Amino acid sequence: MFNNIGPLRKETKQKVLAAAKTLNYHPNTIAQNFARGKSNNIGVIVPYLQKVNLISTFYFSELLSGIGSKLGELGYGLLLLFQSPDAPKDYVQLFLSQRVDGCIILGLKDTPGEVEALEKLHQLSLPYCVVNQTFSGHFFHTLDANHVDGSLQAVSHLLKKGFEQVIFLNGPAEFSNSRDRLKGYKEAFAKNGRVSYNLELVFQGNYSRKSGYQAVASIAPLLSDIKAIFAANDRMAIGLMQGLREQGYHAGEDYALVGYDDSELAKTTTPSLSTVKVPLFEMGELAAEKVLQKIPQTKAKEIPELLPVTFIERESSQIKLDQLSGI
Amino acid sequence: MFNNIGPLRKETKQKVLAAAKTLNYHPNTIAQNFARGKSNNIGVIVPYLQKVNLISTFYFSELLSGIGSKLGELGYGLLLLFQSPDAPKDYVQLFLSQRVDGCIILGLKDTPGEVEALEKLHQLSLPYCVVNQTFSGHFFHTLDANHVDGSLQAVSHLLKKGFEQVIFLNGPAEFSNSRDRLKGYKEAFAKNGRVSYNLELVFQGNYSRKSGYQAVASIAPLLSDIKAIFAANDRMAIGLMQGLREQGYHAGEDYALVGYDDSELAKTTTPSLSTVKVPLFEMGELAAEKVLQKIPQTKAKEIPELLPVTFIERESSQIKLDQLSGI
DNA sequence: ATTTACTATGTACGCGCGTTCATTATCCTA
DNA sequence: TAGGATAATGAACGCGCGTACATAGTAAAT
Repeated sequence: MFNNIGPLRKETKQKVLAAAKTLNYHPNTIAQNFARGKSNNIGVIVPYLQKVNLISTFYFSELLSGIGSKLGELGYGLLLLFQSPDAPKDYVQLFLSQRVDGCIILGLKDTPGEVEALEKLHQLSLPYCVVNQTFSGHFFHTLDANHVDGSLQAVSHLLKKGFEQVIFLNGPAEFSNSRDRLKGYKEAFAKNGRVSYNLELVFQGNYSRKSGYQAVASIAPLLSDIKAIFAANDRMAIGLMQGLREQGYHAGEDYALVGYDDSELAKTTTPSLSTVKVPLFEMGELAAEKVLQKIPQTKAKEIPELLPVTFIERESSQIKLDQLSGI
Repeated sequence: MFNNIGPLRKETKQKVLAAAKTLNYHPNTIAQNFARGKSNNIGVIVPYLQKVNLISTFYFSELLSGIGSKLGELGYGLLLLFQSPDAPKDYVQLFLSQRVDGCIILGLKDTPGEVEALEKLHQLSLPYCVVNQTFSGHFFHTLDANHVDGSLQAVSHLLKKGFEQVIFLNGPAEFSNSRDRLKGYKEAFAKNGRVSYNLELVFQGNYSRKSGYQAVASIAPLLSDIKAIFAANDRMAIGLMQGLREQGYHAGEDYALVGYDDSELAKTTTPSLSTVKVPLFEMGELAAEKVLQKIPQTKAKEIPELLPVTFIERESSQIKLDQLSGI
C-alpha cells in the first residue's frame, strides 16, 4: 500500500495518509527491513588507528560526507564500522549476519591478508567497493583517483620551472597510491624531455608529518644540488618544510616544494603549499552509487574507476631555478 | 538459548555451537532486532555543512572515533546521520521509526529551533546526548568540556607573562562554547589581580580561518599597545596569524598568541601555536556511555557533564612583555 | 522408593510489515 | 444490459528470532 503496489486512486491514498497522520502512525523501520530481508544500511569500514592518523582526518571527513550525502539521498543508512588493525579481517561476516546490504572499505593496504579478505567478498559477489586503493593482479571493485596523473602534473610543474631533478618523498609501497605516484614521477621526466629520473632521489616516509620531518636527515644534504621536492602528501611535505627550515632552507625561497591532497594544512602553512587536489567528496558519492548498484534489483549506471585530480599552485613552489642565487 | 537464558549444561552448549558451525549458521541481526523490538544502533547526528567546515574536521574525527570505539565495545552500531542545515529539525522522527535506540547530537547551536527540537526529545524521555553545547535555562542531557576553565588557563598564561590586557577573538554567542570562553576570559583578569578586562578588546569571528584573517582589520591597529591575543579556536588564530604577518607582526616575536582546540594545525604552523587541548576522543566515549545508559534496562553509572581541558604552551606565546622592544 | 527441587529440552506464539492471492467494486465496450 | 477488463479492498501467510510456558529428565533429600 505504502509501497505503490498496484494501481491506486488518488483520493484513496489521501484518505489513508490522513488516517495515518491522525493515528500518529509511523512505519517501523525494523519491521520493514525484516520483512524485506535487508538492513537498508551500507557499512563504511574505516581503519581504527587510535591517535595515529596515518591518513588524514581531512581525507576521511570528505569521503564520509560524500558517501553519507549520496546514501541519504538514495534512502540508505550509513553504518560506520571501525576496523581495529589487529583483528582478523572478515568483511563477509557483516553480510552473513545481515547487518549491512553492502560495504565501502576505506584506508586499505595491498597486503596478503587484505587481498584474501577481499577475495572472499568478491567470490560471493557481495556488494562492496574499495576506495583509493587498487590491487595488482586482482580485479576487485575499486574507485580511485588518477594519482599517476596527479604525480605527473606535480612533477611536471617543477620540471617546467627549470629544475633538472626532483627529490621525491613517497609513501609505503603497500598503498597503490604510492606506486601510482612513483609511476607519475617517472613519466614526468620522459614527457618533459629529461634524460632520466634518478631513483636515488626517491625516499620513503609513511605519510605522517613526523616521517616527513625525519626525512630531512636524508634530504637536506642533497639540497645544495637539487632545489625541487615533491612529497606524496601534504603532511609529509609540511614535516619536511619544518625540518628544512631548521636547517636554514626556506620553501618557496631556497627550494620549491609540492605536496599532495590539498588538505586544509596546505592553505595554512607559511608559505602556502602547492599541491594536488583530489575530489574526495565526489569519490565518496560515487563509491556509494557503485555499491548500491551491486545490490541485486538495482539499476546500473556506468561509474568510472578513476577520477581526475588537479594541480594547485601556491607559494611553496613559486620560484624558478634561475631565480635561485647560486650557493 | 544463545542469549544465556535458563541454566545450561556446558556440553549441551558445546554441541549446539558445534552444530551451528557445521551448518554455517549465523544469527540474523535483522530478525534479532525485530524480535527484540530495537534497532541496536545509536544515531550520531552531524551537521552537514557542504565544504564549509565551520567546526573542524579534526573535531569530528576525534569525537566519532571515541563514540564508535565505545559503541562497538558495548555491542551497538553507529548510524551516521547528516543533518542538512535547512531541513526542519526533528530528532523524534528517528525514534518513531525505530531507526535508532538513542542518538548523540554534535555541532548544535543554541537557537530556538534547536531548543524546541530538543525539548520534544526530552519530554518523551528518549535517550539522547548533546555534545559540546549547553543551553541556558534548560536541563538537557549534555556533555561538554570545561571551556570556562580552558579560557581561564589560556588568558592567565598571557597575563602571567606580564601583559596588562588581552585581545580576544571569540566565536558566535549561539555556541555556549563561546559564552563559556568569554566567562573564562573575564575570570582570568579577576584571578590575576588585574583592574579589569576591557570589552572593547573582544571581537567576534565565526570559528573559520577566514574570519580570523578578516579580524586583522580590527585587531592590527591595536597591536601597537596590546601585545597579547587569545583566539577561541586554532583556525581563527591561524587566520589571524597569517593576516598579521602581512602587516609585519610576527607571532611569538611581536606579539603573543594563544589558540584553542589543539588541532593538528596547531603543530604545523610557524611558529607552532600555544593552545588548549580538549579531550575529544574521551568525550566521544563518554557520550556513548551516557546515551546507552538512558536506554531502559541499562544499568547506570555516574558520568560527568564537564570534562577537564589542558593548556599547551608552544612557540606562539613564548615571549614576555619585557622582551618586547618598545615600538 | 518417593518426593522435592532443579535442570534440560521442546513447543507455540507473536513482533509489524511485505507480499501474494482471492474477492468485490467500478468502468468501459459491444 | 451483459460481458469482460481494470481498480480497489480484504484476508492470510511468513520472514527468523525471542520469550514464555509446558514437559521431560536428573539429582539430591527424605
